[in-house]
Amino acid sequence: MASAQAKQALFEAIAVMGKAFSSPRRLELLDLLAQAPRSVDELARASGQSTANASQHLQALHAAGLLTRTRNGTRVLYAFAGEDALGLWLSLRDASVAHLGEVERAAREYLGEEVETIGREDLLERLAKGDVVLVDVRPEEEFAAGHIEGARSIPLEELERRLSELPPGQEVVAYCRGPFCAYAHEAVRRLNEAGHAARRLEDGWPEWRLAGAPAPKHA
Amino acid sequence: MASAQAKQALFEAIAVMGKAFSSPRRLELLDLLAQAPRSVDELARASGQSTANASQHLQALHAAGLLTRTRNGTRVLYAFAGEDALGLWLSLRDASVAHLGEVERAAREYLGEEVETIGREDLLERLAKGDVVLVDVRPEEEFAAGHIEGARSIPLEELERRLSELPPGQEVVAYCRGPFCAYAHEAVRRLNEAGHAARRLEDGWPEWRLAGAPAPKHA
DNA sequence: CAAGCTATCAAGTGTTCTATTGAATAGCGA
DNA sequence: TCGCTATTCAATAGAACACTTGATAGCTTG
Repeated sequence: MASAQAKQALFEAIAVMGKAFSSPRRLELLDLLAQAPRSVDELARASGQSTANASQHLQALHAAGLLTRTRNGTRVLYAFAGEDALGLWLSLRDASVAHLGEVERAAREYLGEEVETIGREDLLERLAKGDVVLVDVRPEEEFAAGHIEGARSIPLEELERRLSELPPGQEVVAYCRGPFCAYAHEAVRRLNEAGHAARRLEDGWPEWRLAGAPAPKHA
Repeated sequence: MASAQAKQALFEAIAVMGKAFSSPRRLELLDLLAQAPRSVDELARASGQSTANASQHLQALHAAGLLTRTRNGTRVLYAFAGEDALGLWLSLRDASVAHLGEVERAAREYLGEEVETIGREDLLERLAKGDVVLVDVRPEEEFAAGHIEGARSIPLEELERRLSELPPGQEVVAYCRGPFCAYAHEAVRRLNEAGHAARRLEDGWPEWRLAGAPAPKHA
């Protein structure tokens, strides 16, 4: 068959995208980019790798069609290439949780003690009723790049200092980058210590956005 | 941070699944398994690789949680581990088409001249009206493992011999493994040569099944 | 229980991938 | 234009991977 070769070429082409997901370093970059577009060295710093290395990985992700690349003056911004690309990353991540015990184990190890959660639907209801405060505990730039409607930004670092901003009687819901981000876990633990009733949203901003970014109906 | 290490472990665990998609050989195996469960050496033969090699890849896919493994007497059957795993493969494939020109180019090269297509919705309507014949041109075992309701099985190899089974006046719709499977393309070309009006369904059985395997309403 | 088939294992080899280093380039502002 | 910063390129060493070959283990059948 002459076509055996052509078929092989086809699978090789598809595997280019597969390879993009095969390195932990690249996945970490994707995870950060799911929040907001960023420059090479922000990404390098946030993921704890050298700039040159991050640059190489980002180029690989770009070549695989997962990221767009735009020059902004002296820096280069990378961003997810579309909702389908973002969705693919989230699906891969979710599937790995569902099928690989090791992922769950590693997640527990990283996230520490589990805290109470609240689902998307429930949160929307409670927001509509107005009896919870929704707090985005990610760094401020990520909040600025997009957030759940009705949330207020209190980065985890500033949480203790700004506890007084939270009405004492009300329950607090914290959210962050996603189910594997430690910020919301930590925020809830600290809020509990400070005597607040608190839960974390079971996933984060990218999942919310991809679900169509539902907004609470105002009463 | 002590947790930097834990975070790294988490991404490494997720990357196990990513790595599964990083080899063209493995993707070819997945593509075959999307049709029906199979034994190691059927897969090896169908994908043109040695049994030992196929076995290794299948074990890797199994370790990544994408496949289940069941022993059946002297042979071992591998199958997709669930709808989410299958869906992930299809999403990856589709995303690669959407974002990588090279995939489209390779597909055209492999599939040959494009033929007229019909979408899922349109096909359902036509089936309900009863004015098309739907033909599954995959090998018979794959038809047996699952097919679109209302289709009849005529493997591509037998098409010429069995042309008389097709009512002369009616349009024929052929489908096969998916958008990148050459069978339906080839079938339509041959049917056209034989004087039949024919189109191919724009995707194949796995996509149909994953879409909930809609069935035509009988009049 | 021996023969035969299927699948896996183990070891070896050539290739590809990853991270590092240091140098080169591109844009910006003085 | 010069110097500064951000990014990329190029070369390299080490690790991981893919495919081959030959041996081994599990089941079935005679």
